[in-house]
Amino acid sequence: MTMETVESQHDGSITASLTESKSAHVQTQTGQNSIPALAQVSVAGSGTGRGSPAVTLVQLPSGQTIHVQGVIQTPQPSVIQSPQIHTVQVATIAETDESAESEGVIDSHKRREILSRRPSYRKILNELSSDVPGVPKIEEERSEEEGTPPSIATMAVPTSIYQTSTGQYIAIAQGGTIQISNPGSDGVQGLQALTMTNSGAPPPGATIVQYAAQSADGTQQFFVPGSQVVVQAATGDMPAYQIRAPTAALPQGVVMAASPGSLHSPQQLAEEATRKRELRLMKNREAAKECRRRKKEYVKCLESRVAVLEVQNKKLIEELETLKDICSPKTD
DNA sequence: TAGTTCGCGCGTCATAGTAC
DNA sequence: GTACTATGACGCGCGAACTA
Repeated sequence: MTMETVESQHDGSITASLTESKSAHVQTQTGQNSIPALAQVSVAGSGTGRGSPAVTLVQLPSGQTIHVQGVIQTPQPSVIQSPQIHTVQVATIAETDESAESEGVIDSHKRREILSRRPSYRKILNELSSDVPGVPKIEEERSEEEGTPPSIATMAVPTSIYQTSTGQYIAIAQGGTIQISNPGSDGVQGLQALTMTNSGAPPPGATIVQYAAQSADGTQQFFVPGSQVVVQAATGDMPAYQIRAPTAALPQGVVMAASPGSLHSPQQLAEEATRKRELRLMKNREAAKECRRRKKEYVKCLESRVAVLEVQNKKLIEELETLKDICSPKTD
């Protein structure tokens, strides 16, 4: 995986290099992991800058210090780095706050500004995956191009959005596509695209649309006469929706939402605002789920990276020990 | 067995960043 | 400039583990 080159210098220092130089700096946590406490490793501050070779001072138990130059090369923008930077920023803020408290002044706005540096898990992980082969990329949001909406965010621009009594949203797009978003469902199942079929014998003026339910319950039929009203029949496990003329008699308990194109009264405006808010909350709900999923993936990636780097670190320390035995003159 | 603690996931809000 | 997205923060509920 990595090619390591170690050279013994005349002055006793050892120069080592890795041909795969994507590794981030790792400081051995002696005693906290499985790495034996062979040596105490400290990284010289002058060598940690971007682009400059790192100089590692390895202090041996005998008190001898070995300069290891470039064992781990230039810091790369890996997944390890960004959170560290973030942590440092937070720590800096904490110190700043201490000093500020001593003065009685805390600039909360400035603190928020600095704290607001947020990592994009997808970007970071994809950067890592481009650096290190084998690390899976987080899927890009391709659903918009591929037309398979994973969430309401990819919904086609609807001409009308209706809300049912159970909180479900039905969007009728210009092409006749009907999308149903169930706030209680999860992710991909939250939005279901419908296609017009015009088959069978619909009621006069109505078009039967069907969609294949993901729960393998079969299909459901929707009557779309081009009117303003969507009716959900609350009967049993399988919901049924009807779009009727507003004047049609509605089943008891059915709640309707007005078409956005016909808002006049303040009450209708308020309903529209409520509908928009519900839609926004639903989108954000899905976004939060997705964000948490990405974050978990990111953390998993970090953990595996740490495991790899620990093994690498252990290997290097063992190699240093071997070289120390070779290089140090035998006194007896 | 009831009460407590802990970890996890979820929903919501606020807001920086981005797209249009 | 506005709408939308991504994400940190917060509070809440739930189930598992623990304890008296």
